[in-house]
Amino acid sequence: MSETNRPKARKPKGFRDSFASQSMERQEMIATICDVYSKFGFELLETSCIEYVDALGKFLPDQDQPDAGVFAMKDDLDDQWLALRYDLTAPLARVVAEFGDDLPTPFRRYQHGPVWRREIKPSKDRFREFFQCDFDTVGCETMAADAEVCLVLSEAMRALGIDEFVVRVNNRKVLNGLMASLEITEPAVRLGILRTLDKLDDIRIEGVKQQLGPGRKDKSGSWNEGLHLPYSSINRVVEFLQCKMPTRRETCDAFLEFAAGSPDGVEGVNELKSIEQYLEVSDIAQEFVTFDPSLVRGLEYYTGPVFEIELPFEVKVKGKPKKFGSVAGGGRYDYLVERFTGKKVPATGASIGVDRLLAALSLLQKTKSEASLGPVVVTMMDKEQGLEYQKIVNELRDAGIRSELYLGDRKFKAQMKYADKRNSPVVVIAGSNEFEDGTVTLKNMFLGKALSQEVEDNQAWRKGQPAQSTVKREDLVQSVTDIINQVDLVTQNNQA
RNA sequence: CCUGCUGUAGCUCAAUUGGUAGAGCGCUGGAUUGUGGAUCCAGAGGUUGUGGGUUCGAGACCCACCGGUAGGACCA
Repeated sequence: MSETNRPKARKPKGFRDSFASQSMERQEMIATICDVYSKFGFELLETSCIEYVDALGKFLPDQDQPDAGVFAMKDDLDDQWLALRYDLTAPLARVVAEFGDDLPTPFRRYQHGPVWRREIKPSKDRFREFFQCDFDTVGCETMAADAEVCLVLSEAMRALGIDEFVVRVNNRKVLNGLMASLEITEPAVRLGILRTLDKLDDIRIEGVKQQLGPGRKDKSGSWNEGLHLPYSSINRVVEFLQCKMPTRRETCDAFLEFAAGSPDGVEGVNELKSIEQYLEVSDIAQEFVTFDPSLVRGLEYYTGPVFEIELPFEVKVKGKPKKFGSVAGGGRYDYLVERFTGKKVPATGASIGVDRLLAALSLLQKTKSEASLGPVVVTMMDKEQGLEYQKIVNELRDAGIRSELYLGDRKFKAQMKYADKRNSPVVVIAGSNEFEDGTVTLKNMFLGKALSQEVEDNQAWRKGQPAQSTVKREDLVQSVTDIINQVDLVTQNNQA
């Protein structure tokens, strides 16, 4: 291949490679979350990554652009458009529609895995492939299920060691009630108002007023044209946002004034009240679950209660404090399955964004050990004796010790560097001396590192080699085990 | 997609008003025929994002494109 034709080693924007420690961290987080889901009775489901575009729903792609927002391709087999799933809820709806007769009702499942969105502008915390942990109850009307969503989310946070979080809850019907009381029917305007509510946290009440009225300049200085609502309507929206009270009950009462004229709105408030009753018997403190008028959630398919977990602590982004924000979202969607079957199948659930949470944990410094302990490395001093080294590794592995033979082609010094890079606890050294005496030399890499801090004279530490010992060949396994146990103790103490 | 900032070695960054492209870290080798982490020495590594322009001369100035980044739109 000519030089100019060589492919460039690079990965597509918005995608990531995860090496050992990061991957393990994610796996552990997923396991912790899924344990909670399982404890609440949800069962594991795995579905295919690729779905028919029409099954995924009309929410992202449309007729003219089947690949808008999703990674789509046309299948040669049947000339149909396929796409990578963009969440785990739409595939669930398909599964329920396809296999519903054989499934228990209600159907309670959890699912974790990557989802894909063709973001226009991928960035540091906005990926085109990311991981979600979903749980849903399909086929239930009762608000007990929606209250349960709050319980599950709270418990998942606690299981992860996070005790500063808020599950925000609102109800789409309450928002509909607000729209009715404003006598706004035009979908574009309704959408504009909802978007503006959602931005409350960012743009504050002043920004909301401007956005609903003439418009506003954002932080970057660009002009955002406003909705030009009449003054009375703006006032009403502002009053609605002020419904947020110290307790959930009070918030419900405040909502009621805005919903009074609208059957939909009243129903929404009653649903929230019902959720509140379940929360009360479950001893969920006001600070952990709040009813919040400014919560909207984007997805079109939500029809009732909507949820979001917010991490309220501030992080410094380039010196500026900023709320960490949302790490999970969900809600009730009563029509997703109906799209397939024509039968109304109400469902509710939520999804935790694993990657956002990982980022949060690393900011809270709650992530586990940076680098995990590597394998024991058996160095190859003398290549003629290659089979003897293999026997050593075999013994270690038979004893259940994670170990490997150095398989590179470099000098001894480089082998030590390799072991260091692998974060190896013990290096096994054997050359002509050891083979003649029937011994092996073991080096405690962690002790060696600690001792090296104090040594100043190069000659001294090279000759001394304090962190290593020569033991009888028969004692290999026992001695290696002893050193690993020591290292384990030390690293645990350092972490604590 | 809009706006601003930015692009120099693998990484972090230097380079007076336009005047010979440098350092630290990392990497490789050596001092030490068998020892990672201390110290010293040496080496490799660049068409300064790409293309055009101004100039005797451009890493620097101008234009276009491409990439990164911050904010916004959109999305969650």
